[in-house]
Amino acid sequence: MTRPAKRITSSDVARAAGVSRATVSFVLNDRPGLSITQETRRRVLEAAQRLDYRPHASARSLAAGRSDVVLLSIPDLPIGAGISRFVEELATALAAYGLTLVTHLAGAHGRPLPDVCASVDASAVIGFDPFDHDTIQALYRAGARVVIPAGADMPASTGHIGRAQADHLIGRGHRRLGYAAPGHAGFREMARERLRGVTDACAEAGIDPPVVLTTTLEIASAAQAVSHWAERSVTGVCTFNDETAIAVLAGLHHHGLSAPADLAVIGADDIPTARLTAPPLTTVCYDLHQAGRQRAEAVVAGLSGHQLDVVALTPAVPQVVQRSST
Amino acid sequence: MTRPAKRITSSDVARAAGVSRATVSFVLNDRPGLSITQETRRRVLEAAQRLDYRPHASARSLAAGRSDVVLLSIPDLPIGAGISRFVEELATALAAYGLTLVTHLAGAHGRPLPDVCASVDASAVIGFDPFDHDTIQALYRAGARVVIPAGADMPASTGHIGRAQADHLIGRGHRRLGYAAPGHAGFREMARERLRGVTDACAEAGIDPPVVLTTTLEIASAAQAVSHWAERSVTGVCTFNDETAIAVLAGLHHHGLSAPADLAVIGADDIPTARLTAPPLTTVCYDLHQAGRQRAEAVVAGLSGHQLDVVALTPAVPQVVQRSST
DNA sequence: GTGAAAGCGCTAACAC
DNA sequence: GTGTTAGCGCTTTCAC
Repeated sequence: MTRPAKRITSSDVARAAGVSRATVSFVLNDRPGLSITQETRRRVLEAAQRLDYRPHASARSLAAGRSDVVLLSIPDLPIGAGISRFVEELATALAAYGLTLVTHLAGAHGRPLPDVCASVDASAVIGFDPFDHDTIQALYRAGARVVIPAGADMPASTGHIGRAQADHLIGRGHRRLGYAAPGHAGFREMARERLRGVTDACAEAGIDPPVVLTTTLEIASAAQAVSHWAERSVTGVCTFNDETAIAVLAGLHHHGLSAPADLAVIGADDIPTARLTAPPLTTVCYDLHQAGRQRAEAVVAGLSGHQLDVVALTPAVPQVVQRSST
Repeated sequence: MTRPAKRITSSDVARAAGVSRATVSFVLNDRPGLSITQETRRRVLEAAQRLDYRPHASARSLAAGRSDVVLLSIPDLPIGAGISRFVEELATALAAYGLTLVTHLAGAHGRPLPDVCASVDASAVIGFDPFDHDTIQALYRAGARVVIPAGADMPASTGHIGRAQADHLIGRGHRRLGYAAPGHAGFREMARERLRGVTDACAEAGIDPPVVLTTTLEIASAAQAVSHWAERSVTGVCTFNDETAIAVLAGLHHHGLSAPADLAVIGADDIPTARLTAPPLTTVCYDLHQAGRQRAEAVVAGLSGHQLDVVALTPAVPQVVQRSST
């Protein structure tokens, strides 16, 4: 379970290959502009391989002035497959540039992101959630060179989701909407963004802003919200995410009511169990695949000095998955 | 989005506090055995605070010979509440020792764990899943000082879960059980372990082994499984996890049947939406909280040289949460 | 009690 | 083309 340290250094490789440490560094980093004999290169590579040499990451980044670590911040989300796809795409795209992705799963009591950033000496930090201004500043101070908060291309945390939800409901004739905000504090920021989308859509459609109610993942809480909406003659509700939608559905059942007849409900994220509810949940999904790839490129561009505006990222359009709850 | 680098070094702090860099290092690291004037200490702390000084992680670990980064490997799982709790507990417990946790979300095409370990210069690697022998060796070679694969204390990936499920059903009089295996390939290993638990329990109770059927998260798939079980006169089924259980519940509804009257179903993991199904899902939960804490201590012990056998970890007992589906 | 100095393993000018 | 050398920012032994 534990093992004594005994590192193989670049000197070992240099010695084994009969060259200097600088040469080893050059061939291993594929330094452009330098021409190294095929023979020398081969010898170095062979020696490194044989010795199972791994450059010491800390020494490397200390000397180079930047690490090849990219940190992804994931809020305390239950989104399964969607996030996985994103992470996977991001990780592979970054790997192609020699960058390594690690993630920080935010918890209620976890240490602050900037601390983590500093501890791993990350050169870039990507947010699955939008960062507030202070966090961004703190990240830069913590040593990050590039910080990419969830942006316009990442519908998961923007108003696009809410917009799509509201537009769907409005398109089906609903004039009085409700919004089910999550009880979990970690979602606050993301929920604000999503809610903003539905509020905007309502304004544009010329109807009242949504009746916002907080709903925890418990039947009692959801049932109460359902009553409230009924009193305010709300006919359709957008929920923060699918889990919240499932709670609302349960709240409906609790009153002997059901969707969409008594209340239309539309979720967000298209989690795997969304299609298993009664009735199957209408929701909105989005392609995180592309967002992952774009972020990787933005990071690389930012790291190499080519300023790349986050606004340049192509927004991905969320799609409504029409099932039977609306 | 990008920012020029301008680090504050320990020299800056030393200058500001009117002491030497060594002194700064001593007070900031609370070096035991050294007695430093209260006044000096205060001045250093104040200066560090005022300058928002952050020790450079890479330089620190290069000099100290070890980083304070701990890497957690998470297989391609839906990141549910269970894992979050574990991660959170682990992260806070480690933080108390000055260690920082980052996680590696394994994807089908992600880079190998040892590479990531080397890139972040992690001193310890913890697995949410069991590591195979080669991986463990590779991790040590990649610079890890402590490697802790998922063990007996971590019920999430052991037979304890399945055992608890089966015992519950058997205890309620069921003599013919079914098992709903997950469709997702990433769960294969974990599912095998869990299934083993129910098989063992059946053997001990002297009843037939469970009728194992694979169920994807789609109504059609689950409905088909339900028919099969009915044909084989199965009266109770243990599912790989709660999501699969939800699918089975949906399959039941599809046939106009319901739990527990027509088929008792018990899930696993106690995800948030488990209490929102109709009927609320009986499931088994386990305390990952404790597992997190234990791992943190094992890491610290390992790092400080006190060999601590992984077998010494106290197994956590999974608990059945009785709701109405059984 | 505090400071001076020697590296940790690597990269990147610069000289050969 | 390849080797020499000077740090990167920090810890830590050893004098003061």
